[in-house]
Amino acid sequence: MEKLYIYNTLTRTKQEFKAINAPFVGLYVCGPTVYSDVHLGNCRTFMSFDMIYRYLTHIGYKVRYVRNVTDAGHLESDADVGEDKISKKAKLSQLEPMEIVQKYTVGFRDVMSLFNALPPSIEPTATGHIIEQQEIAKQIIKNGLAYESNGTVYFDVEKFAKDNNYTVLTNRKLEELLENTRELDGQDDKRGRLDFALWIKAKPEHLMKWPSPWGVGFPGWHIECSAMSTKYLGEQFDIHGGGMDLQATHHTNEIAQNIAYCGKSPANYWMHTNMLTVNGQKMSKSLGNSFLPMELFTGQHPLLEKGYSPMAVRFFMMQTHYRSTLDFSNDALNAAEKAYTRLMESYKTLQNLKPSPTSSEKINELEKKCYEAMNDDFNTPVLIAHLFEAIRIINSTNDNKATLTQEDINLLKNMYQHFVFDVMGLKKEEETGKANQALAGVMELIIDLRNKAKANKDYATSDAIRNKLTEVNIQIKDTKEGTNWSI
RNA sequence: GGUCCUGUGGCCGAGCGGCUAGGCAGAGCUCUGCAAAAGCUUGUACAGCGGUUCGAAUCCGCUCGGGACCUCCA
Repeated sequence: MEKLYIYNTLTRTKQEFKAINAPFVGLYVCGPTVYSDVHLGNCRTFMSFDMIYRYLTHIGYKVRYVRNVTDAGHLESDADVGEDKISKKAKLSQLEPMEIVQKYTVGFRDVMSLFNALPPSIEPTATGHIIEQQEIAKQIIKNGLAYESNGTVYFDVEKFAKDNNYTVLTNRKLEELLENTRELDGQDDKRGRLDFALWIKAKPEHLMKWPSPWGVGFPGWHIECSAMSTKYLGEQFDIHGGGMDLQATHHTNEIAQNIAYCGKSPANYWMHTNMLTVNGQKMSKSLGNSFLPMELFTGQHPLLEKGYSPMAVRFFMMQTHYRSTLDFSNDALNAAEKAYTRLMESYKTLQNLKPSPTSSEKINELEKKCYEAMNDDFNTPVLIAHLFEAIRIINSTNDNKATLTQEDINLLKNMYQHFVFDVMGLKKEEETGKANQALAGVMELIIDLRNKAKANKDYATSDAIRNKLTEVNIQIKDTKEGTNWSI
């Protein structure tokens, strides 16, 4: 297996990836909180990890990919005040909390499927692991690093920080954190201002609540990931991922919980994906600048000129490295859409390429470069640059300006299969179905009639056919090899 | 205020000490009854000022922009 380098947030360097128990790899990614529609920024993170999952699998690892669904316990504020997001939405919509959860979980899966993201190996829910979360909280209390106060269980950050590096992920100083954390009302139960809740006492009106050794309540947000990653991947696993906005609080607390629970830091490699921005600002629900995937597909959004296909959007995201911010704009999306189309057109050309006895191009070197790009912290933009070199070669060969042996043609086909389809998860957006087959037959007939008119130099008829087709958004292209059409 | 990231050609976006990134747009050419499309070729760049170095977009310092986190967020 080739050497793969991964940027590790724990060390802030690129490190060679070494699996704990190769060829098996444990990968945990923080999934969505299902209280409303996922927006495009959320999707970016999951598409990045989908690509990472696909590449690890492609190079031979057996990956167990766990991505949770947060369906309880996520409060409006990390300071452990305010309402549970899902309960709040349920009250507003006059629905059961689990109806909200179901609706947005299904919506999330549908969207990810449109983006051709593979389903994770396990998608555990927070509500399905209440017992496990309580067990971890109990053990942390037993280990002296959490305390119960008036029905709520808090993690004692300052005590933990005496013997452990609480801020490994952010490299911040604890004193500075203490100075900069706001004092909030209703927090009298806490001993330290950085302490966070493992279990929260439920008010009578709270909808989602469970019995516990500390009374009726619900789990804190951070502890669900500790519980589920430990349950399915063990106390120590290979990669933990999530968006960069989770790094400072959620992941920091998760590591602290795991160490307090079993003395072990959960993951060897922490990977963080960067944000999708709109006009330079982070796309987020609270800023009100988020795009829903469906708005993007249909073009039904004030900032959009038109709709874009899921694959064009996926390509758009793959053109940027996962650790860079990606700015969202019509121009950028348009550019990506055209590039994606060219990539797919070239694949068609590749299928009909005529082999030569010798090759003028070095395809195996190009393939090697593609692997080098991916092994360098999953550098998909560089991979794409190499693929466009392949496109140039394919088109030149088709124009008889370059030659390829059958072996090289096969190698190119493999490269497409491996990098474009398997790793980046792009696919051809083919029109299938009876109606489209019928249309193809009709178009064949029309083109045949028009070509007869052209052969008779009856350009009036041929142009009339072309103009009429253009009116119904069918475009005619006359090429050397014959006439093509596209919608 | 603190911590950290970032500033690349008209636009998007790689590179992070010496070698063409790539895409889109623009220009030229090829194909063609015309058109469109497509293909090929191609120009323009590293925020500013200092420093280190034989050599800097790439390292260091300062200045000026932009952003993230410290409050819910992928």
